[in-house]
Amino acid sequence: MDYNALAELLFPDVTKTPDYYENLYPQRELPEGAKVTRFAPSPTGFVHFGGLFPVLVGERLAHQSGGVFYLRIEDTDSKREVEGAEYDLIKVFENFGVNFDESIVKEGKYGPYRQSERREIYRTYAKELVKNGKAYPCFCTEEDMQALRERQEAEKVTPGYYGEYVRCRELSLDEIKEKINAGMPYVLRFRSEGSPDNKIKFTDLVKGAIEVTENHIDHVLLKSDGMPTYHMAHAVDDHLMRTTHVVRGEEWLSSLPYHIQLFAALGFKLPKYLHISQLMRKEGEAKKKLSKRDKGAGMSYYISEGYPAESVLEYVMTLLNSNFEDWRRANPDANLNDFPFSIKKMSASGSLFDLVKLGDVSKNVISRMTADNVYEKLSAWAKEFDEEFYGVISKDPDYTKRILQIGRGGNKPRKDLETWKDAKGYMGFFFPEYFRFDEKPEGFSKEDIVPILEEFSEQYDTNDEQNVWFDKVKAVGEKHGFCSNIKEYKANPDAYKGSVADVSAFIRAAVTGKLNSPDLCIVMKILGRDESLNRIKKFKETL
RNA sequence: GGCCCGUUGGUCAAGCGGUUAAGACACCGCCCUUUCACGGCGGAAACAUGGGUUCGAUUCCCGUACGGGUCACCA
Repeated sequence: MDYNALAELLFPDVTKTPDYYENLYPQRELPEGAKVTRFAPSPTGFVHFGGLFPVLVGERLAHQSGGVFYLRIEDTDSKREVEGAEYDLIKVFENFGVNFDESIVKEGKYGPYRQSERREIYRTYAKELVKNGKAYPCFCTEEDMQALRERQEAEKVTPGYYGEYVRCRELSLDEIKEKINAGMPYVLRFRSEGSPDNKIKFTDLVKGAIEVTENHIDHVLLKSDGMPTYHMAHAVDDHLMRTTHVVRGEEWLSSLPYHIQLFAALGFKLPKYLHISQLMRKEGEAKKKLSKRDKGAGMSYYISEGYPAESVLEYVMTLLNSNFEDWRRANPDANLNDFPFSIKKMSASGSLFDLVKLGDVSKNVISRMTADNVYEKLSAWAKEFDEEFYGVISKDPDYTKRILQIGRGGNKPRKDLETWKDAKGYMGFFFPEYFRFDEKPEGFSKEDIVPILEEFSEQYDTNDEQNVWFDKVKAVGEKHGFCSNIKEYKANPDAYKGSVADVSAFIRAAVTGKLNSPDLCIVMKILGRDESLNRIKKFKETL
């Protein structure tokens, strides 16, 4: 067989050679040890939460080493493509603070970054494979393949195009010419010389040493529309874009033998691989892959629920690197990017998604923010997802910030907010739009409550510091038969009408409309004398 | 089914031949406390299983079970 003639027959349009591209995309000039990684999603219109794993790993690996992290759109399958999905994708990741050094919106020197625009490149390398006798056209139809599969199933052998089941491998040049002239569609297959009896050892940076069976199947390289399959595109792109570390889901582990073969056939140096586990969810006793329909499977869920991007990132980091939480405890205020991310600390087994844990992480993240920062993020969220609330909190930003300042800073910050969505319930009572008397102290009569509120109102002074304020509350209570010492009260409850806790509850219910709230003295200072006393006055009328 | 990967408390996990088998979340109790939110102290809770190897296995090897992945002209 004259492979050169075959190559010309198959690819008359391809005039460039691999050398051309090798020169066009030279080795990247980067410092020693710098890693080049990429995120390579197919734009199907749904940004999966699980996608954050490889993204974060790739981003950290690259940027921590002074390397490059780029985005490549894998849109070789026009059937699955969703209009505009690629921009949504970039927007979502941008939202989470993930920035690509090179992408379809920020072209670098190694583009195009959309596979559909790299067709000529793949075909150039495909032609080269044909020239070297490592690829051949296959005219088997879908029906042929279906029949083959059924036959193999009946014979209980490994399904696939290989060995005795191969029909087009040894077609002569004339036969091929004839079929092509007849307009028969064909795919380009890889001529595998592997054997299922051979084992190859391989080291994955996450999974460690693994032993895999050599690939013996003649997989498809180029589809009948002339576009490459994932495997072909992976080899060509990651080589030409000079990727040093391929971070991808473990579902690719099984096609690794084929990739190893393909890289060798193309004369490419194999990159390092990190195959990371899938994120699971619990279903009964079983672990299941987090699927599209699951709560929290889509990235947009976290955005609309109001989880700060930092929270989600930190949570994912706790799953990715087992020592992250220790580091965070030791460096509470450090930037996430200062964490020394290590491949060695990555777990080889899959983890279960835990929304409760995310909540805890998020509470901590928010508690560490400044009031200004919280205001900024909260209002940005509200503007998009709760316009009414946005209107309320943005009317007087300083007022809102004073509320958000409560319990912030210091060693033991309050942790009231898990998501921005929680904010309305937490601080709504500060605003006339949401204030309502919806909880009242139980077990006390109007006659018990009213005199206390009246006397408290008379003595109230906005300038009182907390201890002075509270002493007054105690004094008022004492006067009306409420014990000011909780321990004493508990020891002898029948001697009193109640305790200072009850007295506080009266005031709290009047001022906030609720039985739980942050420090009342501060709340009243923020509300102001007039509003506070006015609420107390109105409260009495509701009793 | 073939091939591959995985398996430490409910969850995330440390461990890398000899440990009272860390820690975090969640849970339970106590303390602090005007409520809440914090914070402190304590508790319950684990090496899937059977064989080896070894003076000694959670750790190394093999089998089994369970879970996951993959076997497309999808990525």
